[in-house]
Parts: sequence; structure tokens; C-alpha cells
Amino acid sequence: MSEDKPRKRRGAGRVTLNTVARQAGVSAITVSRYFNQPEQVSPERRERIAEVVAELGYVPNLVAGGLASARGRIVAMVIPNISGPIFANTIQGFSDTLSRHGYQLLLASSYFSAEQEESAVRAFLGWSPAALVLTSRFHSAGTEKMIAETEIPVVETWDYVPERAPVQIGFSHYDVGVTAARYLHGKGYRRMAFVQNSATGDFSALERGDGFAATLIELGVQPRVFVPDADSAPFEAGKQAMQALMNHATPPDAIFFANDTLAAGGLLAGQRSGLKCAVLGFGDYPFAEMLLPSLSTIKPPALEIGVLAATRVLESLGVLPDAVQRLNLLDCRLIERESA
Amino acid sequence: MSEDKPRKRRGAGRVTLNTVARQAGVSAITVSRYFNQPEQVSPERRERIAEVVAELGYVPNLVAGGLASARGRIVAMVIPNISGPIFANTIQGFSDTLSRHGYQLLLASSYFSAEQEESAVRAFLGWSPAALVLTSRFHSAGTEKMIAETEIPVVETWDYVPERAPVQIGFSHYDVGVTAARYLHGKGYRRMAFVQNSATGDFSALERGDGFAATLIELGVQPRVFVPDADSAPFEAGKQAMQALMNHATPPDAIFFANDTLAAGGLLAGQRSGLKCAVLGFGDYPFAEMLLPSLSTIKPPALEIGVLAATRVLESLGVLPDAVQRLNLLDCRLIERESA
DNA sequence: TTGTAAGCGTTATCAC
DNA sequence: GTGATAACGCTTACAA
Repeated sequence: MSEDKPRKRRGAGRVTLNTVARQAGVSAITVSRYFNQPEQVSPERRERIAEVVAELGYVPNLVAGGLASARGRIVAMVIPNISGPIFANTIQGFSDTLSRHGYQLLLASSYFSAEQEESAVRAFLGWSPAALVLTSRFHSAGTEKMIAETEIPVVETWDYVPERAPVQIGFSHYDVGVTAARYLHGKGYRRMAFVQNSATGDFSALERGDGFAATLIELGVQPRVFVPDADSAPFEAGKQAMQALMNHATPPDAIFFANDTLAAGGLLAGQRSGLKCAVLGFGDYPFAEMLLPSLSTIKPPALEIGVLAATRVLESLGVLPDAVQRLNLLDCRLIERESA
Repeated sequence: MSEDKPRKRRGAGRVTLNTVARQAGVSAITVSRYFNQPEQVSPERRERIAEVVAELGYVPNLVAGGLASARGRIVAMVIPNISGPIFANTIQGFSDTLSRHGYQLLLASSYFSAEQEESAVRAFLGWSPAALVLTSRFHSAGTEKMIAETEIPVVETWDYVPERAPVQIGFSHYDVGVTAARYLHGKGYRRMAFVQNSATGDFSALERGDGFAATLIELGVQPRVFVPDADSAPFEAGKQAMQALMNHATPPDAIFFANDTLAAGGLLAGQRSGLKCAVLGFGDYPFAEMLLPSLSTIKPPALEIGVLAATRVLESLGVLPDAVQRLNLLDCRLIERESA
């Protein structure tokens, strides 16, 4: 109303939708439509508004828009860690797919801690994101409650089990263990061990171990399991594991590590001390092909998970057309290199 | 007003500040204070409000708060890429430091493209973030205009030059090149080459090369520069570089690569074909110590950059007390391993 | 195709 | 210490 003295307290004198509208000689809602349903605005006005927007350098206030429409173009993701090589590709694929459609990524890491995940989810929900993406199906009771009650789409990544309610995009970690066991057994190895992840809270890694052990038993082989010091550095934990296992009276002839960093540690420890033992990793981290011997490993569909998660989110938001067939169970690929 | 029939159109029947206030028998603003300045609310009411909040599972709507106060607890960051080993640590440190103080991270990647960076910045500004963090000092004109006009704090990371207006947190890439040249020269090498990054748009890498070349010339050594195919995969580009350089009539005795992935490619190519050439990388990527020979490299303060950037942001927002001394120029450390 | 009026859920302001 | 009231900048609903 007070057009001559618009500065009140907050956005004092800022360029708003109304500024643009006045300048263009239209109403605010028309400018709003220009941005959101341009086809509903006549070409002449469209052109005029475009001019004014450029001239004034107007940037739509998405916070206000989000409040008014109760749906911001923002998607929240909680992931165990950002810097690890494994999830980074998922984030990248997710973020890129989102931003290609005008959505932004709100990100936090949980470090495999259910409490940290819960607090991140709580904070995120306050932004009323368009969707929420989590990792794995292991959450705190508080998180479960929130995702059960929220109305926004929730997607779980890096996991796949039949009975869950939220959409899941990933693969069965148990089956990865099965694949590893069959592969090594098929190569003729008979004394096999699994090395757990040193990061506590990585339940998915435990599942890989379970699948591995169960399959070996089926095949008539008694599996051994090595548990590194909790929360020790993975590379060092891998070295430690290799040394400990090879000191045994009947050392293994093949070891399946919970991830490639552990495997790299094992490989190097074996290499440096002249031990002969096949090594299989999980992750296909960028360095796997750089090692000597190069590391055989199981490659999870990290990037695809991110892209597909974003796609499913955009579908349920109506931004993308619904896929006819929703294939959310992805494949892991065994990559045979020199180490096993 | 219509308390008996609150469902209008949007947030139909949602738990809001008012719901809590009514239930607790106080006014909305008191509940608001309970969250933002709890010390201004009497202990009895505080307790009562806490009960109601828990009972109703109330989550404050940060979008509404952001609109009302014109400052959301959200910080935007644009980084060349998320999945690369080099920036991942910066993001991690940044995100963790922020969330420790109740701020959330809005993230996008630019792939070293000034256009993508600009479009990300434009989208982000619409969320009126509390601050904006970019990478390097190379931006499009549009981005420069926006950061000049915005009133929120802008921080540039991974760079440090004296004359810039925005706060910069990082180091001099030119000086990294100087360090590399002096180090290799000091080790007795005399025929040296620099391998550029295969990713176009990585101007910082070019600066490292400049510092390297200029210093070598000062030292009386003529530098050679190898330029890989534009946008080829870095690991392959490194192999290619090594092969090409070693095929020369007077092959180099030491090569400084623009980053560790390139260096790893070079190292492996040399290793596999029995060539003898010292290799120095940049980045200290996680695999550097896993290679055979292990990779000598220059370690940038990736994590520290993220933490410090967040710290500076929080300081300028008044969340953290202003540091007495603001040391924004960080050190790179040369890590001597086996390869050089 | 365009406009008017009424919120969205919170915080700033000012009064008590 | 507490509250009434008016924004914040936009979109929904409805009308023209």
C-alpha cells in the first residue's frame, strides 16, 4: 500500500513480484504465472515481463513461494557420508538429475548414526521439502515415525528388501555376499574369510557378510569372519585383517572384504610381505583399477541409484511422467581383475 | 479465526505454532520465543510448551520462519563436483560444521562450468540463504554481478589471491607449482614436465602449471608441458601422458601431474612398461598411499577449507564469535612417498 | 487471459 | 515476561 515508502523492516526496498508487476503494468499474479505457467500468459505480456525482470534483476523468492504453495522445489537427502567414494556418486547423480528439473538438494550426513540421521530428518522436514531420501532401511524409531506420518514421498536408497513400505532403490546386500561366495568358490578357493567394515553401524556390510557366510556353508565350506577394531581407519583395518588372517595355522586362500578400502589395505599388506591370497572387494572405488595387482570387486550401481532416486521423486511429484515399469532393484556387477 | 474449521486449502489441519500455543494456553509468539530465545520464557511455560511440542510432534516450519525473518538457516554451496575425491572432503567439513550449529546445506555442482555455476547461484539466491560459498575466483559476469549485489556473505574457497573482495579461503595454486618445482629440482631431477588436467575449465590447475614452469625457468631448467585430450578420463589421460612423454628423444626424469588421478595413470603406465620416471601428484587422494610405488603428492587442506569456510560464515552471521585472527591462507603439505 | 482477495506459518514491532 | 497486530512475498481460489 505505501508505495512511496516501501521500506519497513525486513526486505527493505527489495525487488519483489509486485515491483515487477507495477513496472510491467500488470498484476502480481500475472508475473507469478509468467514464471509458473507461462503458457497462460499472452505473448505480449510475456515479453514485457521478461524485459522488466531482466532490467530489475528480479530473482523470485522461493521461500515465499514455498510457504504459499506448501511445496518448495527442494529435496532433502541424508546419506552416511559425503566424502566416501561410494556415496559420492549417488549424491552426484541425484543432485544433477534434480537440478536439471529445477529442484535443489538439501544434504546432510549421518555417519551411519541413527541419531544423527533423525536429527537431520527433523531439521529437513521443517523446510517442507518436496521429498525425502534416506540411505538403507535402518533408522531410529523417531525417524520411522516421521517418515510414516509425513505426506511427502520418502525414498530409501542403497537397499532393497521386499516388505518395506517406502520406495526402495538399490540392491540386496545379502545377494552381494552370495555372489561373492559363488564366484570365489567357482575359482577354486576353499578356505575363505570375510572382513567386516571397521565403521560401526554399517548394517548393510554385515548383510553382505551374512550372505557370504550362508552361501559358503551351503557349498560345504566353513567361513571365517574377521572383525577389525571398531572405528579404526579402514585402510589400516584391512592391513590388520590380512596380517591376522594369514598368521593363522591354516590361512585363507581368498578374502572377501566389506569394501574396497579395506581390500586395498589387505592387498598392500599381502603385497609388501609376499603373502599369496586372493582378494575381493566391494564398491569398485576409483582406485580399484589403479592398484597392483588391480582389485577384483563388486561394483554397486552408485550413480544409477542417485539418478533413479531422483527420477522416482520427480515422478511422484508429477514433474516427470510416471514410468510404466518401475524397476527399482538394480544389479551389482562383479568386476574381475587381477586380485581374485 | 475459524478454529472449529481450520482446513482451508493448503496445510489442512497441520500442527502449527498456533496449535501448540492454544494447547499450551499461551500465545503463538511465546512458543516462537521458546524455540528462538528460550531464556525469555518463564520456566513453567517452557516446560508446558515442551510437553505439548512432544505430544503433538510439532516441527517448526522453517520456510515460514525464513520468510518472516528474511534469513533462513540455510547456506548454499556450489562446487565443481561432488563425487571427486578432492572436493568431497571440503563438502563434508563444511556440511558437518554447519549442521552442528543448526544450519543446513544447499548444494549444487558446476562441473567447472561458469554457466552451470551461475544458474545454480541464481536458483540458490531465491532461497535467500544465509550465505553463499563458491569455488575458485573464476566466475561468469552474471555470477560476479549477483555476488556483488547480494547482501549475504559470500566466501570463495580453494583459492587465495590478494586483490579479491569476497573472503577467500584456500591457498595459492601458483605457489603449489613453485613448491613442486623446487622439490623435484632439489631431488636432483633436471628434465621435468607438467601434465595438465584433462577437465577443461580447471583454471586452478593451469595456475599450478604456471608456477611450476616459471620456477623451473628461474632454476635454469626448461619445462615441458603435456596437454591431454580435452575432457578425457583423467586416469587414461595420465597413462597417455606418461607414454607420450617417455617416447620423446630425451624423456623427462620427473613429471608433475595436475592431480593424483592423472598421476596414478602415469604411475601405472610407467610401472607396467618398466619406465623409470619420478611422479609427483596433487591432491593426496585416498589412494595415493595405496599405490605401488606409493604416490608422492601435495596435499591441499581440503577438509580444513570446508571447516574454515563454515566457520567464517557462522562468524559473519554472528553465530560464532568473531575470530581475533582470521587466517584464511592455508598450507599445502608436500607428502614424500616412494614415487618422487 | 487477467485480476481481486485471502491466506500460507512464522517473526518484528510495539504495547502492556 | 507476555501478547496483539501487522507484515514477509508469494500462490490458491474464485470471479470477471
